[in-house]
Amino acid sequence: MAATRRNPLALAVLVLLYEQPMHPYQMSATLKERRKEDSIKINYGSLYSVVESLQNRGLIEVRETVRAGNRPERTVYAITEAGQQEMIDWLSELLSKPVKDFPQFEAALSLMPALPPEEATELLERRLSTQRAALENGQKLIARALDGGMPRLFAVEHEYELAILAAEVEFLTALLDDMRNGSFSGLAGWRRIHELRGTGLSHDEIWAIVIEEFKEDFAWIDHAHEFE
Amino acid sequence: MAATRRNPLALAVLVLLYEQPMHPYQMSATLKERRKEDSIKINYGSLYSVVESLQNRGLIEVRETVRAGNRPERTVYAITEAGQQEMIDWLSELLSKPVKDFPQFEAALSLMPALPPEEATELLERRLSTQRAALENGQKLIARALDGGMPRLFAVEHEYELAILAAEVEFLTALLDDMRNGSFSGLAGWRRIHELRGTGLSHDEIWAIVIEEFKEDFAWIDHAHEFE
DNA sequence: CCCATAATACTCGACTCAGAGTAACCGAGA
DNA sequence: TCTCGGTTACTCTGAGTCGAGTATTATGGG
Repeated sequence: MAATRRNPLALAVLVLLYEQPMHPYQMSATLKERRKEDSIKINYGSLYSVVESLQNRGLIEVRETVRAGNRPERTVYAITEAGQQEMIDWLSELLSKPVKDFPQFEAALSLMPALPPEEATELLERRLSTQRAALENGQKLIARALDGGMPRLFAVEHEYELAILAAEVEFLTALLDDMRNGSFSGLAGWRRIHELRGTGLSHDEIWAIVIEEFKEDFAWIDHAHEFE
Repeated sequence: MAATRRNPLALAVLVLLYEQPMHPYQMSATLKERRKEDSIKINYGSLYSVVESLQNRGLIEVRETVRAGNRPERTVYAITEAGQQEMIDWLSELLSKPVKDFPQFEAALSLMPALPPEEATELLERRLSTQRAALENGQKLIARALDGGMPRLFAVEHEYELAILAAEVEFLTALLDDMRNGSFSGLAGWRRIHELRGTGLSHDEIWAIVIEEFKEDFAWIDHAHEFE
């Protein structure tokens, strides 16, 4: 059952059909209307395959098919008993059990040493100013919506997004401070590696030099396995 | 070129080959050794298809094929000029331009109203205690590693992860406070909806009742489009 | 020296998903 | 009346991904 709990769009479909039966196009319209695209990755081309797969798994079933004029048929689906259970289980799991999401930026940070430090710093600075603006803008929007009477119940996912964004802004600010004023350990060796790349030396030779020159920072490499 | 900048594993491969030529299995070993699995989603079954696709796109090329004993052949790959450029461009983009990652928990929050408020609260409480423990543990581990001489250069992705985690813990703490002491707007209507579900009323009837009973919170629904 | 286990080095098939494409209908303006 | 863009409601295809499976060779305890 839990085999294919991959695409959250499937969960969204279950939730919609838990409210009332509807046809795929209405799902897509409802999701748009409720701004779910902001918080759930939705590809409207995938919707029909997702619906089909839910049907194959017995979680939803065809209620009726309607034809209006010469338009394509609309197939109305309803959730089954098994589907209700699956929706409750899946949603409960997502709320209570953290899963690792692998944000792309985390991957980028972990590969950052492949760029020279000056360029990396500049790139991160660009990101910081974008994110600062996004944060201010988001805070303004949500404040206005709540003032306008929207219950927090329908804004909680946006509050979460902003909390994470604020944390990233703080993180970047602190990181860039340290990189600028040189208190970021490993920085000198990092710069040296990229200098030496220009000389045509091999990877092993470069490392030998850098470990020798920056013992205090890079000697650690030799017993890195201790932290495994 | 940017057509297939989907899988960060491909970027990791480019970065590894930017350092030195190697064969896929060595990539997988190196990635494991450097703990990249913590920050990059890696499926070692995908590695070979990813390598093949990079080759098809001319970003990497076969350097040699070696056979040691009766083992399967090892195909050693090297990065091309185009591959170096692509690696630099891609990594620069990831560092400087924010992309929306759609964390599963955000999707779950946006679908949370489908569960009754008491259950949702309890599930979030479970999550909070798990995340609190993870945060403490992670902070301990990173402090120990830095004390042990690891340069921050190699820990920056973990620092980021912890910053995000800390923000989530703060967010959840505040949210649960508000949900517990009733200051979370929409809460009463939310509870009522789930009460009424038991009575067999239709979705529309339930909404009519709830909007009537909780005007101050739910009248907003009628002019929700103003915020679109 | 034997056997269980781990490590090495991939292969394969089923599924999923993104994104473009299709085709009918509808209303408004020229 | 013609047509042109927008909406409705899907369909199709190829590329990509998952994750289990396979086959061989070291390794180390008894």
